[in-house]
Amino acid sequence: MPSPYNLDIHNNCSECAVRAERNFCNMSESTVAALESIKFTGIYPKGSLLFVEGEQPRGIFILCSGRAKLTTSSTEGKVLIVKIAEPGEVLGASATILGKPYEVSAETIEPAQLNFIKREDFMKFLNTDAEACMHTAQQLSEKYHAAQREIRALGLAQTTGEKLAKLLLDWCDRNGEPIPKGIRLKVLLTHEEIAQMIGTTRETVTRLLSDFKRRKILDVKGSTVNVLLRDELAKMVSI
Amino acid sequence: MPSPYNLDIHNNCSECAVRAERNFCNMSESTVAALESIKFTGIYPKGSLLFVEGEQPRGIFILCSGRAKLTTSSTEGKVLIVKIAEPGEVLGASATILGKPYEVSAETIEPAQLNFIKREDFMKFLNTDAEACMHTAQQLSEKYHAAQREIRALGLAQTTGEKLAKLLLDWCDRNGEPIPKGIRLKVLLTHEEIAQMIGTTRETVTRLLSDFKRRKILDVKGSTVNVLLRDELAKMVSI
DNA sequence: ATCGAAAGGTGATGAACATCACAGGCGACG
DNA sequence: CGTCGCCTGTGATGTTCATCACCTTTCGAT
Repeated sequence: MPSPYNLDIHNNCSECAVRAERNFCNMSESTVAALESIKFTGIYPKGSLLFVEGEQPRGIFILCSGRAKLTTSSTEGKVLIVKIAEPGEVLGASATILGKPYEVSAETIEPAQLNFIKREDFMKFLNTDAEACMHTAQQLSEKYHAAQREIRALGLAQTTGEKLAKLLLDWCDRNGEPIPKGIRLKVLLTHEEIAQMIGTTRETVTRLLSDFKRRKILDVKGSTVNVLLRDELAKMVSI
Repeated sequence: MPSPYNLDIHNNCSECAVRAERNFCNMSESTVAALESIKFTGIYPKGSLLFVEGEQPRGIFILCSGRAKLTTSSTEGKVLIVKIAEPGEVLGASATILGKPYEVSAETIEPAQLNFIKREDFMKFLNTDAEACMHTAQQLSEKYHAAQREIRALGLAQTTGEKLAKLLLDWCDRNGEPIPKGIRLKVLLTHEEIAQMIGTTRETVTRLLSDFKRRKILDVKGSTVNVLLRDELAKMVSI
Protein backbone atom coordinates (compact mmCIF):
# COMPACT_ATOMS: atom_id res chain seq x y z
CA MET A 1 0.00 0.00 0.00
CA PRO A 2 1.51 3.33 -0.96
CA SER A 3 1.66 5.73 1.96
CA PRO A 4 0.38 9.27 1.72
CA TYR A 5 2.81 11.86 0.33
CA ASN A 6 5.33 9.14 -0.56
CA LEU A 7 6.68 9.11 2.97
CA ASP A 8 8.47 6.22 4.56
CA ILE A 9 6.31 5.65 7.56
CA HIS A 10 7.87 4.39 10.76
CA ASN A 11 4.90 3.65 12.91
CA ASN A 12 6.81 1.48 15.19
CA CYS A 13 9.83 3.01 16.87
CA SER A 14 11.27 -0.31 18.06
CA GLU A 15 11.41 -1.51 14.48
CA CYS A 16 12.36 1.84 12.95
CA ALA A 17 15.11 1.28 10.41
CA VAL A 18 16.76 4.65 10.82
CA ARG A 19 16.65 4.85 14.61
CA ALA A 20 20.32 4.03 14.98
CA GLU A 21 21.36 7.11 13.00
CA ARG A 22 19.17 9.46 15.00
CA ASN A 23 20.90 10.98 17.98
CA PHE A 24 17.79 11.31 20.05
CA CYS A 25 15.99 8.12 19.12
CA ASN A 26 19.04 5.92 19.41
CA MET A 27 18.15 4.64 22.87
CA SER A 28 17.98 1.28 24.59
CA GLU A 29 15.07 -1.04 23.87
CA SER A 30 13.35 -0.39 27.15
CA THR A 31 13.57 3.38 26.78
CA VAL A 32 12.28 3.24 23.23
CA ALA A 33 9.41 1.12 24.46
CA ALA A 34 8.59 3.75 27.07
CA LEU A 35 8.75 6.47 24.41
CA GLU A 36 6.56 4.44 22.14
CA SER A 37 3.87 4.15 24.76
CA ILE A 38 3.46 7.92 25.08
CA LYS A 39 3.94 9.10 21.51
CA PHE A 40 1.29 10.02 18.95
CA THR A 41 2.43 9.53 15.37
CA GLY A 42 1.07 11.88 12.75
CA ILE A 43 1.57 12.58 9.07
CA TYR A 44 1.52 16.25 8.16
CA PRO A 45 1.28 17.88 4.73
CA LYS A 46 3.62 20.62 3.66
CA GLY A 47 2.80 23.92 5.37
CA SER A 48 1.44 22.45 8.62
CA LEU A 49 1.92 24.68 11.62
CA LEU A 50 3.16 22.52 14.48
CA PHE A 51 3.27 25.30 17.02
CA VAL A 52 3.36 29.06 17.09
CA GLU A 53 5.72 31.44 18.81
CA GLY A 54 4.24 32.65 22.09
CA GLU A 55 1.88 29.71 22.53
CA GLN A 56 1.97 27.79 25.81
CA PRO A 57 3.91 24.53 25.29
CA ARG A 58 1.67 21.54 24.63
CA GLY A 59 4.57 19.14 24.22
CA ILE A 60 7.37 18.12 21.89
CA PHE A 61 7.56 16.91 18.31
CA ILE A 62 10.11 14.40 17.08
CA LEU A 63 10.75 14.95 13.39
CA CYS A 64 10.87 11.43 11.91
CA SER A 65 10.97 12.45 8.27
CA GLY A 66 10.57 15.62 6.25
CA ARG A 67 11.84 19.03 7.20
CA ALA A 68 10.40 21.97 9.07
CA LYS A 69 11.28 25.63 9.25
CA LEU A 70 11.57 27.38 12.57
CA THR A 71 10.67 31.04 12.39
CA THR A 72 10.30 34.06 14.57
CA SER A 73 8.74 37.34 13.61
CA SER A 74 8.56 40.96 14.64
CA THR A 75 5.40 42.89 15.37
CA GLU A 76 6.02 44.64 12.04
CA GLY A 77 5.52 41.33 10.26
CA LYS A 78 9.16 40.82 9.33
CA VAL A 79 9.97 37.11 9.46
CA LEU A 80 13.28 35.46 10.31
CA ILE A 81 13.85 31.79 9.52
CA VAL A 82 15.93 30.66 12.46
CA LYS A 83 16.64 27.14 11.32
CA ILE A 84 15.60 24.41 8.93
CA ALA A 85 15.07 21.36 11.13
CA GLU A 86 16.09 18.00 9.66
CA PRO A 87 14.81 14.50 10.41
CA GLY A 88 15.87 13.29 13.81
CA GLU A 89 15.51 16.64 15.52
CA VAL A 90 13.28 17.26 18.51
CA LEU A 91 11.19 20.42 18.32
CA GLY A 92 9.80 22.42 21.20
CA ALA A 93 11.79 20.67 23.91
CA SER A 94 13.18 23.75 25.62
CA ALA A 95 9.84 25.50 25.90
CA THR A 96 8.26 22.26 27.12
CA ILE A 97 10.91 21.74 29.77
CA LEU A 98 10.79 25.31 31.04
CA GLY A 99 7.02 25.60 30.76
CA LYS A 100 7.55 28.91 28.96
CA PRO A 101 5.95 29.83 25.63
CA TYR A 102 7.44 28.39 22.45
CA GLU A 103 10.10 30.86 21.35
CA VAL A 104 9.75 30.06 17.65
CA SER A 105 7.07 28.82 15.27
CA ALA A 106 7.49 25.50 13.50
CA GLU A 107 6.04 24.75 10.08
CA THR A 108 6.67 21.76 7.83
CA ILE A 109 8.15 22.64 4.44
CA GLU A 110 7.70 19.11 3.10
CA PRO A 111 5.26 16.34 3.93
CA ALA A 112 6.51 15.08 7.27
CA GLN A 113 6.05 12.39 9.86
CA LEU A 114 6.16 13.54 13.44
CA ASN A 115 5.82 11.94 16.82
CA PHE A 116 4.11 14.15 19.33
CA ILE A 117 4.53 13.72 23.06
CA LYS A 118 2.33 15.59 25.51
CA ARG A 119 4.13 17.86 27.93
CA GLU A 120 3.04 15.96 31.01
CA ASP A 121 4.07 12.60 29.56
CA PHE A 122 7.39 13.98 28.33
CA MET A 123 8.27 15.47 31.72
CA LYS A 124 7.41 12.22 33.46
CA PHE A 125 9.50 10.37 30.88
CA LEU A 126 12.50 12.63 31.53
CA ASN A 127 12.19 12.38 35.27
CA THR A 128 11.97 8.62 35.37
CA ASP A 129 14.32 7.63 32.59
CA ALA A 130 17.93 8.81 32.92
CA GLU A 131 18.77 7.80 29.37
CA ALA A 132 15.93 9.84 27.94
CA CYS A 133 17.02 12.81 29.99
CA MET A 134 20.60 12.43 28.79
CA HIS A 135 19.54 12.24 25.16
CA THR A 136 17.39 15.29 25.64
CA ALA A 137 20.33 17.17 27.13
CA GLN A 138 22.35 16.24 24.05
CA GLN A 139 19.59 17.36 21.78
CA LEU A 140 19.36 20.68 23.62
CA SER A 141 23.11 21.08 23.43
CA GLU A 142 22.98 20.65 19.69
CA LYS A 143 20.18 23.15 19.40
CA TYR A 144 22.16 25.63 21.45
CA HIS A 145 25.21 25.03 19.30
CA ALA A 146 23.23 25.69 16.14
CA ALA A 147 21.72 28.81 17.66
CA GLN A 148 25.18 30.03 18.52
CA ARG A 149 26.29 29.55 14.94
CA GLU A 150 23.30 31.54 13.82
CA ILE A 151 24.18 34.36 16.22
CA ARG A 152 27.71 34.43 14.82
CA ALA A 153 26.45 34.56 11.26
CA LEU A 154 23.93 37.33 11.98
CA GLY A 155 26.12 39.39 14.25
CA LEU A 156 29.58 39.13 12.74
CA ALA A 157 29.03 39.14 9.00
CA GLN A 158 30.19 42.42 7.50
CA THR A 159 27.98 42.39 4.43
CA THR A 160 24.90 40.64 3.18
CA GLY A 161 27.01 39.02 0.49
CA GLU A 162 29.06 37.39 3.19
CA LYS A 163 25.94 36.02 4.86
CA LEU A 164 24.67 34.54 1.62
CA ALA A 165 28.05 33.02 0.84
CA LYS A 166 28.12 31.49 4.30
CA LEU A 167 24.65 30.05 3.84
CA LEU A 168 25.61 28.50 0.53
CA LEU A 169 28.77 27.03 2.06
CA ASP A 170 26.73 25.54 4.88
CA TRP A 171 24.41 23.93 2.35
CA CYS A 172 27.39 22.57 0.42
CA ASP A 173 28.68 20.92 3.58
CA ARG A 174 25.33 19.61 4.69
CA ASN A 175 23.44 18.62 1.55
CA GLY A 176 25.88 19.15 -1.30
CA GLU A 177 26.48 16.36 -3.73
CA PRO A 178 29.80 16.50 -5.59
CA ILE A 179 29.63 16.72 -9.39
CA PRO A 180 32.55 17.08 -11.82
CA LYS A 181 32.26 20.84 -12.05
CA GLY A 182 31.70 21.50 -8.38
CA ILE A 183 28.92 20.86 -5.90
CA ARG A 184 25.24 20.38 -6.67
CA LEU A 185 22.58 21.74 -4.35
CA LYS A 186 18.84 21.31 -4.35
CA VAL A 187 17.47 24.59 -3.08
CA LEU A 188 13.81 24.29 -2.23
CA LEU A 189 13.53 27.80 -0.86
CA THR A 190 12.40 30.90 -2.67
CA HIS A 191 14.51 34.05 -2.76
CA GLU A 192 12.07 35.47 -0.26
CA GLU A 193 12.77 32.61 2.15
CA ILE A 194 16.51 32.84 1.65
CA ALA A 195 16.21 36.54 2.49
CA GLN A 196 14.35 35.60 5.66
CA MET A 197 17.16 33.25 6.61
CA ILE A 198 19.87 35.90 6.42
CA GLY A 199 17.83 38.89 7.52
CA THR A 200 17.66 40.83 4.27
CA THR A 201 15.20 41.53 1.46
CA ARG A 202 14.12 39.48 -1.52
CA GLU A 203 15.56 41.98 -4.00
CA THR A 204 18.96 41.89 -2.38
CA VAL A 205 19.06 38.09 -2.57
CA THR A 206 18.11 38.20 -6.25
CA ARG A 207 20.79 40.77 -6.96
CA LEU A 208 23.47 38.92 -5.03
CA LEU A 209 22.68 35.63 -6.74
CA SER A 210 22.80 37.35 -10.15
CA ASP A 211 26.15 38.76 -9.16
CA PHE A 212 27.44 35.33 -8.16
CA LYS A 213 26.19 33.92 -11.46
CA ARG A 214 27.90 36.71 -13.38
CA ARG A 215 31.14 35.93 -11.59
CA LYS A 216 30.79 32.24 -12.55
CA ILE A 217 30.66 31.23 -8.89
CA LEU A 218 27.22 29.69 -9.33
CA ASP A 219 25.11 28.29 -12.04
CA VAL A 220 21.37 28.09 -11.42
CA LYS A 221 18.84 25.91 -13.22
CA GLY A 222 15.43 25.96 -11.59
CA SER A 223 15.84 24.74 -8.05
CA THR A 224 19.26 23.24 -8.77
CA VAL A 225 22.28 25.32 -7.87
CA ASN A 226 25.73 24.24 -8.93
CA VAL A 227 28.48 25.78 -6.88
CA LEU A 228 31.34 26.04 -9.37
CA LEU A 229 33.86 28.03 -7.37
CA ARG A 230 33.48 27.05 -3.75
CA ASP A 231 36.76 28.78 -2.97
CA GLU A 232 35.41 32.12 -4.09
CA LEU A 233 32.57 31.76 -1.63
CA ALA A 234 34.98 30.77 1.12
CA LYS A 235 37.09 33.83 0.36
CA MET A 236 34.08 36.04 1.02
CA VAL A 237 33.43 34.80 4.55
CA SER A 238 35.43 35.84 7.57
CA ILE A 239 33.34 33.96 10.07
CA MET B 1 38.95 37.51 57.59
CA PRO B 2 38.17 39.67 54.53
CA SER B 3 37.98 37.65 51.36
CA PRO B 4 39.84 38.66 48.22
CA TYR B 5 38.00 41.10 45.90
CA ASN B 6 35.22 41.59 48.49
CA LEU B 7 33.46 38.48 47.26
CA ASP B 8 31.06 36.45 49.31
CA ILE B 9 32.72 33.09 49.18
CA HIS B 10 30.58 29.95 49.21
CA ASN B 11 33.12 27.23 49.62
CA ASN B 12 30.61 24.77 50.77
CA CYS B 13 27.70 24.09 48.46
CA SER B 14 25.62 22.28 51.05
CA GLU B 15 25.72 25.36 53.25
CA CYS B 16 25.53 27.88 50.45
CA ALA B 17 23.06 30.59 51.41
CA VAL B 18 21.93 31.41 47.91
CA ARG B 19 21.60 27.88 46.58
CA ALA B 20 17.84 27.86 46.80
CA GLU B 21 17.55 30.78 44.36
CA ARG B 22 19.83 29.19 41.79
CA ASN B 23 18.04 27.05 39.27
CA PHE B 24 20.89 24.70 38.69
CA CYS B 25 22.27 24.40 42.22
CA ASN B 26 18.87 24.00 43.84
CA MET B 27 19.11 20.23 44.10
CA SER B 28 18.53 17.64 46.81
CA GLU B 29 21.10 17.20 49.57
CA SER B 30 22.52 14.00 48.17
CA THR B 31 22.94 15.42 44.68
CA VAL B 32 24.61 18.53 46.03
CA ALA B 33 26.95 16.33 48.02
CA ALA B 34 27.87 14.47 44.83
CA LEU B 35 28.44 17.76 43.04
CA GLU B 36 30.52 19.00 45.90
CA SER B 37 32.82 16.01 45.72
CA ILE B 38 33.79 16.69 42.11
CA LYS B 39 33.92 20.49 42.00
CA PHE B 40 36.98 22.72 42.21
CA THR B 41 36.20 26.15 43.61
CA GLY B 42 38.24 29.06 42.34
CA ILE B 43 38.29 32.83 42.76
CA TYR B 44 39.06 34.69 39.56
CA PRO B 45 39.97 38.35 39.06
CA LYS B 46 38.24 40.53 36.50
CA GLY B 47 39.39 39.70 32.99
CA SER B 48 40.09 35.99 33.55
CA LEU B 49 39.62 33.85 30.47
CA LEU B 50 37.72 30.75 31.51
CA PHE B 51 37.76 29.15 28.09
CA VAL B 52 38.27 30.15 24.51
CA GLU B 53 36.12 29.57 21.44
CA GLY B 54 37.39 26.58 19.50
CA GLU B 55 39.15 24.97 22.45
CA GLN B 56 38.37 21.34 23.28
CA PRO B 57 36.00 21.24 26.26
CA ARG B 58 37.80 20.66 29.55
CA GLY B 59 34.63 20.83 31.61
CA ILE B 60 31.99 23.19 32.95
CA PHE B 61 32.03 26.27 35.15
CA ILE B 62 29.27 27.14 37.57
CA LEU B 63 29.17 30.89 38.10
CA CYS B 64 28.65 31.32 41.85
CA SER B 65 29.17 35.07 41.99
CA GLY B 66 30.33 37.80 39.65
CA ARG B 67 29.51 38.06 35.96
CA ALA B 68 31.18 36.88 32.78
CA LYS B 69 30.90 37.91 29.16
CA LEU B 70 30.51 35.29 26.47
CA THR B 71 32.00 36.37 23.17
CA THR B 72 32.59 35.06 19.69
CA SER B 73 34.79 36.66 17.06
CA SER B 74 35.38 36.69 13.34
CA THR B 75 38.71 36.07 11.66
CA GLU B 76 38.77 39.83 10.96
CA GLY B 77 38.92 40.49 14.68
CA LYS B 78 35.37 41.77 15.01
CA VAL B 79 33.98 40.74 18.38
CA LEU B 80 30.38 39.99 19.31
CA ILE B 81 29.33 39.80 22.94
CA VAL B 82 26.77 37.03 22.89
CA LYS B 83 25.63 37.23 26.48
CA ILE B 84 26.50 38.55 29.90
CA ALA B 85 26.27 35.53 32.19
CA GLU B 86 24.89 36.13 35.68
CA PRO B 87 25.47 34.24 38.93
CA GLY B 88 23.82 30.83 38.92
CA GLU B 89 24.53 30.10 35.27
CA VAL B 90 26.47 27.10 34.05
CA LEU B 91 29.05 27.84 31.38
CA GLY B 92 30.41 25.44 28.79
CA ALA B 93 27.84 22.70 29.39
CA SER B 94 26.76 22.16 25.79
CA ALA B 95 30.30 21.86 24.46
CA THR B 96 31.18 19.54 27.33
CA ILE B 97 28.18 17.32 26.73
CA LEU B 98 28.73 17.11 22.99
CA GLY B 99 32.51 16.83 23.22
CA LYS B 100 32.71 19.56 20.60
CA PRO B 101 34.84 22.72 20.92
CA TYR B 102 33.52 25.56 23.05
CA GLU B 103 31.44 27.72 20.73
CA VAL B 104 32.11 30.96 22.63
CA SER B 105 34.82 32.42 24.82
CA ALA B 106 34.07 33.22 28.46
CA GLU B 107 35.77 36.02 30.36
CA THR B 108 34.96 37.40 33.81
CA ILE B 109 34.06 41.09 33.82
CA GLU B 110 34.07 41.28 37.59
CA PRO B 111 35.89 39.33 40.28
CA ALA B 112 34.08 36.02 40.32
CA GLN B 113 33.76 32.75 42.14
CA LEU B 114 33.41 29.69 39.96
CA ASN B 115 33.09 26.00 40.52
CA PHE B 116 34.85 23.98 37.85
CA ILE B 117 33.93 20.38 37.10
CA LYS B 118 36.08 18.25 34.85
CA ARG B 119 34.40 16.91 31.76
CA GLU B 120 34.80 13.27 32.78
CA ASP B 121 33.42 13.86 36.25
CA PHE B 122 30.53 15.94 34.92
CA MET B 123 29.51 13.30 32.40
CA LYS B 124 29.62 10.59 35.06
CA PHE B 125 27.56 12.85 37.34
CA LEU B 126 24.92 13.34 34.63
CA ASN B 127 24.73 9.67 33.78
CA THR B 128 24.34 8.51 37.34
CA ASP B 129 22.20 11.24 38.82
CA ALA B 130 18.83 11.85 37.19
CA GLU B 131 18.25 15.05 39.10
CA ALA B 132 21.56 16.52 37.93
CA CYS B 133 20.69 15.58 34.38
CA MET B 134 17.29 17.20 34.66
CA HIS B 135 18.71 20.40 36.07
CA THR B 136 21.28 20.46 33.30
CA ALA B 137 18.53 20.05 30.72
CA GLN B 138 16.76 23.02 32.28
CA GLN B 139 19.93 25.04 32.24
CA LEU B 140 20.46 24.20 28.57
CA SER B 141 16.87 25.10 27.78
CA GLU B 142 17.39 28.49 29.35
CA LYS B 143 20.58 29.00 27.40
CA TYR B 144 18.77 28.10 24.20
CA HIS B 145 15.97 30.45 25.04
CA ALA B 146 18.39 33.29 25.62
CA ALA B 147 20.19 32.48 22.37
CA GLN B 148 16.88 32.57 20.55
CA ARG B 149 16.15 36.00 21.97
CA GLU B 150 19.55 37.14 20.77
CA ILE B 151 18.84 35.81 17.29
CA ARG B 152 15.57 37.70 17.23
CA ALA B 153 17.24 40.91 18.32
CA LEU B 154 20.04 40.62 15.78
CA GLY B 155 17.95 39.39 12.89
CA LEU B 156 14.70 41.29 13.21
CA ALA B 157 15.69 44.73 14.41
CA GLN B 158 15.20 47.28 11.65
CA THR B 159 17.70 49.81 12.87
CA THR B 160 20.61 50.03 15.25
CA GLY B 161 18.60 52.46 17.34
CA GLU B 162 16.04 49.75 17.86
CA LYS B 163 18.70 47.28 19.00
CA LEU B 164 20.08 49.73 21.51
CA ALA B 165 16.62 50.59 22.81
CA LYS B 166 15.92 46.87 23.21
CA LEU B 167 19.16 46.36 25.09
CA LEU B 168 18.37 49.22 27.46
CA LEU B 169 14.88 47.85 28.04
CA ASP B 170 16.34 44.43 28.83
CA TRP B 171 18.65 46.01 31.35
CA CYS B 172 15.76 47.92 32.90
CA ASP B 173 13.86 44.68 33.39
CA ARG B 174 16.84 42.73 34.66
CA ASN B 175 18.91 45.13 36.74
CA GLY B 176 16.96 48.36 36.83
CA GLU B 177 16.19 49.97 40.15
CA PRO B 178 13.20 52.29 40.21
CA ILE B 179 13.84 55.90 41.16
CA PRO B 180 11.31 58.78 41.25
CA LYS B 181 12.20 59.99 37.78
CA GLY B 182 12.39 56.62 36.09
CA ILE B 183 14.75 53.66 36.29
CA ARG B 184 18.36 53.70 37.36
CA LEU B 185 20.92 51.45 35.67
CA LYS B 186 24.53 50.75 36.49
CA VAL B 187 26.22 50.26 33.14
CA LEU B 188 29.67 48.82 33.59
CA LEU B 189 30.32 48.47 29.87
CA THR B 190 32.11 50.90 27.59
CA HIS B 191 30.50 52.17 24.40
CA GLU B 192 32.83 49.81 22.58
CA GLU B 193 31.43 46.84 24.49
CA ILE B 194 27.84 47.95 24.02
CA ALA B 195 28.60 48.15 20.30
CA GLN B 196 29.90 44.58 20.44
CA MET B 197 26.67 43.48 22.05
CA ILE B 198 24.46 44.84 19.29
CA GLY B 199 26.80 44.33 16.36
CA THR B 200 27.62 47.91 15.52
CA THR B 201 30.47 50.39 15.99
CA ARG B 202 31.58 52.46 18.95
CA GLU B 203 30.81 55.74 17.18
CA THR B 204 27.26 54.71 16.40
CA VAL B 205 26.61 53.85 20.04
CA THR B 206 27.99 57.21 21.14
CA ARG B 207 25.83 59.02 18.61
CA LEU B 208 22.69 57.08 19.50
CA LEU B 209 23.18 57.67 23.21
CA SER B 210 23.70 61.37 22.57
CA ASP B 211 20.52 61.36 20.58
CA PHE B 212 18.62 59.62 23.39
CA LYS B 213 20.00 62.18 25.85
CA ARG B 214 19.01 65.05 23.58
CA ARG B 215 15.50 63.64 23.45
CA LYS B 216 15.42 63.44 27.27
CA ILE B 217 14.95 59.69 27.16
CA LEU B 218 18.13 59.13 29.11
CA ASP B 219 20.30 60.99 31.49
CA VAL B 220 23.88 59.74 31.90
CA LYS B 221 26.24 60.45 34.78
CA GLY B 222 29.41 58.39 34.62
CA SER B 223 28.41 54.74 34.67
CA THR B 224 24.91 55.55 35.92
CA VAL B 225 22.17 55.75 33.35
CA ASN B 226 18.73 57.00 34.32
CA VAL B 227 16.02 55.91 31.97
CA LEU B 228 13.55 58.78 32.15
CA LEU B 229 11.14 57.83 29.38
CA ARG B 230 10.93 54.08 29.26
CA ASP B 231 7.89 54.32 27.02
CA GLU B 232 9.85 56.15 24.34
CA LEU B 233 12.30 53.26 24.25
CA ALA B 234 9.47 50.75 24.09
CA LYS B 235 7.94 52.68 21.18
CA MET B 236 11.15 52.20 19.23
CA VAL B 237 11.20 48.41 19.40
CA SER B 238 9.06 46.18 17.27
CA ILE B 239 10.52 42.91 18.51
C1' DA C 1 -4.51 25.51 -23.12
C1' DT C 2 -5.40 29.33 -20.21
C1' DC C 3 -5.51 32.19 -16.46
C1' DG C 4 -4.01 33.88 -12.15
C1' DA C 5 -0.87 33.89 -8.54
C1' DA C 6 3.58 33.48 -7.05
C1' DA C 7 8.36 34.06 -7.94
C1' DG C 8 12.18 36.31 -10.16
C1' DG C 9 14.53 40.37 -12.22
C1' DT C 10 16.03 45.27 -12.44
C1' DG C 11 16.36 50.45 -12.16
C1' DA C 12 16.16 54.75 -9.31
C1' DT C 13 16.50 56.80 -4.95
C1' DG C 14 17.50 57.88 -0.25
C1' DA C 15 18.48 56.63 4.53
C1' DA C 16 21.33 54.38 7.73
C1' DC C 17 25.58 53.36 9.10
C1' DA C 18 30.72 52.17 8.70
C1' DT C 19 34.89 54.32 8.36
C1' DC C 20 38.47 57.69 9.03
C1' DA C 21 40.22 61.44 11.46
C1' DC C 22 40.92 64.15 15.28
C1' DA C 23 39.77 66.72 19.51
C1' DG C 24 38.53 66.83 24.37
C1' DG C 25 37.84 64.51 28.91
C1' DC C 26 38.90 61.80 32.72
C1' DG C 27 41.10 58.65 35.70
C1' DA C 28 45.38 56.04 37.10
C1' DC C 29 49.63 56.32 38.75
C1' DG C 30 54.28 57.48 39.18
C1' DC D 1 50.77 67.53 39.39
C1' DG D 2 51.74 66.15 34.99
C1' DT D 3 51.30 62.80 31.50
C1' DC D 4 49.90 58.63 29.53
C1' DG D 5 46.32 55.76 28.06
C1' DC D 6 41.70 54.80 27.46
C1' DC D 7 37.24 56.42 26.69
C1' DT D 8 33.92 59.66 24.63
C1' DG D 9 32.23 63.08 21.30
C1' DT D 10 31.67 64.77 16.60
C1' DG D 11 32.41 66.07 11.61
C1' DA D 12 33.04 64.59 6.70
C1' DT D 13 32.48 61.08 3.38
C1' DG D 14 31.26 57.01 0.86
C1' DT D 15 29.10 52.34 0.66
C1' DT D 16 25.64 49.28 1.34
C1' DC D 17 21.26 48.11 1.31
C1' DA D 18 16.11 48.88 1.95
C1' DT D 19 12.39 50.56 -0.43
C1' DC D 20 9.32 51.44 -4.21
C1' DA D 21 7.85 50.65 -8.69
C1' DC D 22 7.14 47.92 -12.48
C1' DC D 23 7.98 44.19 -15.61
C1' DT D 24 8.79 39.32 -16.97
C1' DT D 25 8.82 34.47 -16.10
C1' DT D 26 7.30 30.28 -14.10
C1' DC D 27 4.13 27.17 -12.21
C1' DG D 28 -0.03 25.07 -10.73
C1' DA D 29 -4.86 24.54 -11.02
C1' DT D 30 -8.84 23.91 -13.79
